[in-house]
This record gives sequence, C-alpha cells and structure tokens, in this order.
Amino acid sequence: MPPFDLARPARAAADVTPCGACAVRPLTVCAALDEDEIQRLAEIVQSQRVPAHHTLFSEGDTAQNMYNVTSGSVKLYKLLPDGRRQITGFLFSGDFLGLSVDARYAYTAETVTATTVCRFPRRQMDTLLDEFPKLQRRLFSLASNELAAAQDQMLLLGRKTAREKIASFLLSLSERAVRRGQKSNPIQVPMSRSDIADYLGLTTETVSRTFTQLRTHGAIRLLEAGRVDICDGAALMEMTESG
Amino acid sequence: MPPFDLARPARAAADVTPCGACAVRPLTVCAALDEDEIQRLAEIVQSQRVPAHHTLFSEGDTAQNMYNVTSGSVKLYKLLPDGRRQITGFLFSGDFLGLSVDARYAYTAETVTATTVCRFPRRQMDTLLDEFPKLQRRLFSLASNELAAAQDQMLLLGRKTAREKIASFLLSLSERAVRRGQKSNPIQVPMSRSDIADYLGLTTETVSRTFTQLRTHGAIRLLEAGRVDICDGAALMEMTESG
DNA sequence: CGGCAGCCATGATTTATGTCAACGGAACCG
DNA sequence: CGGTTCCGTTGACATAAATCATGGCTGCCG
Repeated sequence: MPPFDLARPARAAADVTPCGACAVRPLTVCAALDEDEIQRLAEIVQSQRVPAHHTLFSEGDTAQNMYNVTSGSVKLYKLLPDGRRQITGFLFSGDFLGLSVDARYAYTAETVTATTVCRFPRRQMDTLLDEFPKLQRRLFSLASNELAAAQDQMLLLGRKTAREKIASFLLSLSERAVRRGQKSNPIQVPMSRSDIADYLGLTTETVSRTFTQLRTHGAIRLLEAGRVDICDGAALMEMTESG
Repeated sequence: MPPFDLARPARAAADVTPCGACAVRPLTVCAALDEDEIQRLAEIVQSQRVPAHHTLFSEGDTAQNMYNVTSGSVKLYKLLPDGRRQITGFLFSGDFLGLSVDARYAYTAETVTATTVCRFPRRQMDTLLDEFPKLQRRLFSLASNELAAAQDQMLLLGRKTAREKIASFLLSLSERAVRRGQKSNPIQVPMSRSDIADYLGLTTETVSRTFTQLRTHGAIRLLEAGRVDICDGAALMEMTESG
C-alpha cells in the first residue's frame, strides 16, 4: 500500500469534471448547494485520480482534507497493534469521507479499485461551513446517516452468524448500487475475500466457504470479475434476520 | 420494560435544576451556548425523572424528542426479529441522545438505573439549530465523536477476544468517569452481566467467566453494589491490545 | 416468613468459526 | 516464458466461545 503523491492533483481531471457538470453531485454533500455556492466550492476543490491499493491517508495523520468519492471504491480501516484489522466501511461514488474529531483521522483510507476523489482542504471547508449553513446541515445529516449505519454494523458484528453477515453484506451492496442509480441485480464486489472478512469480523476461509454455501443453495451465482448475481434475493433477505 | 409516561414531565425537578444552574452543563451540548441562548433553550426543555428499566423510546418510534442525560444511566439497543440484541451504547450524565435520520429512532433507549433527562422537542430544537449555528456545530461535533466511538466499537466487536473486550470495556468506563469529573479508581458498573454481554457481543456466561479470570489474575476486584476496583490498570491496558 | 424470580457463577459439553495446510489458476515480472 | 506471488477454494483439525445445566444468593411479594 504505497502512499500516493497527494501533492500533485490531476489537474486535467479537475478540468474534465468541474463541479457544475459533476455526474454524482445529486448523491453527494454538494447536492445541498445552489449554483453560487457550488462555484465557491469548486474554487477550493481538486479532483484526483488514485490507483488501486493506494492510501489516501492513515489513522493518526493530521486531518488536512475531506474527500468525496466520484468514482471507484475505497475502504476505511483500523488496526490493532498486532495487525488485526477491522474495516469500518466501504465507500463508492457519492460517498464522503474525512470527518474527524480532534484534527486527526481515526482510520486509514485506502483505495480498493482505481478511484477518483474530490479533495477539500479542511481549513477552507471550515470557512465555507460557517458561510453556508446548508452545507453544515448536509454534513451533519451525513454524519447522522453514517452513525445509523455504524449501529447496524455493530448489530451485524456482535450478533449475526457468518451466513447472516454475508447475506446482509450482499444485500447492502445491492441497495447502495440502486441508490447510485445502478441496477440491483448482478452486483459489483470489487473487494477481496480478505477485505470482506475484515469488514464482517470473519476469516477469508469462512467468507469463501459461506459464498460456496450460498452458491450451492442457489441463492447467488459467482460471475467473472468479482460480480455476484443474486438469484434468490428473498432467500438472502430471510438469512439476514432483519426483515 | 414498561413505558414511562412521558407526557407528565417532572415539573418540580425542572424547577430545581434550571439550565442556568445545571451541574453537568459543561459536559453537554449546552456548553456551547452563552447565557441568552441557554435561556432560549431553557424555554423548550423539560427535565424528567425516569425510574430504572423504563423505555424512553423504541426503535421505529417517530423521533419527537432529543434528550440529555443529567444523571443515571441509559442503554441503547437494536434487536433482531428472533430477539438477539446488540447494545450500541451506554450513556451517563452529560451524554446526548436522540439524533435520528429519517424522523424515526434507529434504536431503543432504556434506563439502566434511575435517571434524569432533559427533553428537547425536536421541532423546537430544529428552530434553535437554525438560529444558533454554535448549537448546530456542537451537535455535529457530538455526532462525529459518536461516530469515532462507533468505529472503535466495531473494531472491538469484530476483532477482539473476550478478555480484550472486557478489559477495553472496563477501561472505557473508567475514562468516561474521569471525563465526568469522577474518580477513575473504583468504577461504577451499573449494568447487568447480560447487558455487558449484549454490548460486547458475548454471552452472560462468558462475561461472568472473564470477570472471574481477571479477578483471579489480580487485575480487578469485584466490590459490592456492582463496583469494580481496577487494581492493575496497566495489565488491563495490555490486554486491550490498543496501546 | 416462605416461595419465587432474577442474577451471577461455574461445570460439562457442543459447535461455529478459526487455524493450518495444500492446491489450482490468474496476474505479474524479470 | 518460466518463476513467483497472490488469491480463492477446500479439507482436516483445533479451539474460543456458545449452549445446556445446576446451584447459591438476593430481593421481592404475597
């Protein structure tokens, strides 16, 4: 996981997709803003391309930027001293990251696939927050949503079985794809078994076995390029035990 | 867990502890406000006493109020259809609850011990939020903190052993006691073994066994009335594996 | 006061999941 | 191209924690 040189933003990319023409704007924190405000935001934002498996920032770094994912996928994780890892979330286009409490990031952010992000310098972002209460509201609402998602994940980690975890995971990927305007049926699963394991509190072996089990039971089909076809969504729903 | 009649606030209690003289104000969301603003807040707030083991609100209820705990302790939890429970947090004096995403509470809130709370009607709170950006900021900062805590808890649930979980739990209770201005040494553990289990993703038996194990190893002593003496904090620290 | 219910502790046993190991295929690379 | 590494899968086995069961203690209530 080599660090990516963040000091050299892909200026060209920024020009190709200025905020005014941003395809994922309705999904993002920027949806709250009108044209003038978007303009102001555009002045402080820089778009960057980041290859797969590169670190955006690490746990403990001083939090200098906030980011919006505009394409690709990112994972957030925390480590224990002995290397055990917990992935706390996967992010896709439209998702926001970089909220932090005490000026330090509480987790590491690493790309899963090649990704483009919009980068907002924190200082300037803070100024804009004071100027645009709408933006602040929006960010607050994002944080509340993340909090609710985190609580769902605690329920999953603390109380669900391996099968329920995998089923919940697949359905949630599907739902999120729909929210991004993609189709729900065959879903992209860009992350490795090991990433999935560290997200669900399992081992890669258990993840692998559970996938085969679901496949054998006819609930899913494993396609090429990490795509998964949900044949029997109802069966998966039942397995989640959460309605 | 009988519901407590929330329609009849303890007016007397409210008079006894108006916001101006609130002992826990520096700990709370209200710390952000000056005298005028506190005054406005005082106009919409009502203090209530709630006995132990009563429900403040349930998962799925329409979110009509926000609360600040001024004394006692509260647990928040989510349930699976078959009754499995995950406690997502314990709250003590100074802690805030009732943030919600889509006008519905995402979890149930139930008192652990006899508790007093300040209740803020959501509608009026929203108005104040627009009026006082400081308040909004403060709430945002609270949500960010909770989010960080939730991520720590995910790490605990997904990747720590029973012993590490219990050690982390005890140390975190101790830290929070200190933040409230209490002493760190013998800590109050007001919740049952079963509550602790459902918070840490364990069973009551495992919690009980792990406590005895820590006692046997001389790391803690179990005192009367649910108090726990941390004899060897350093040993506990080591066990948490998180520095 | 006596019985009942809930909580905590502890022992015996089971089991879901982890660990260790091996293998095939894909990707990468010099 | 041949070697190396990484990834996913699968099998055999180990184990942490769950489950099942029991008993003591406390507090509550009739």
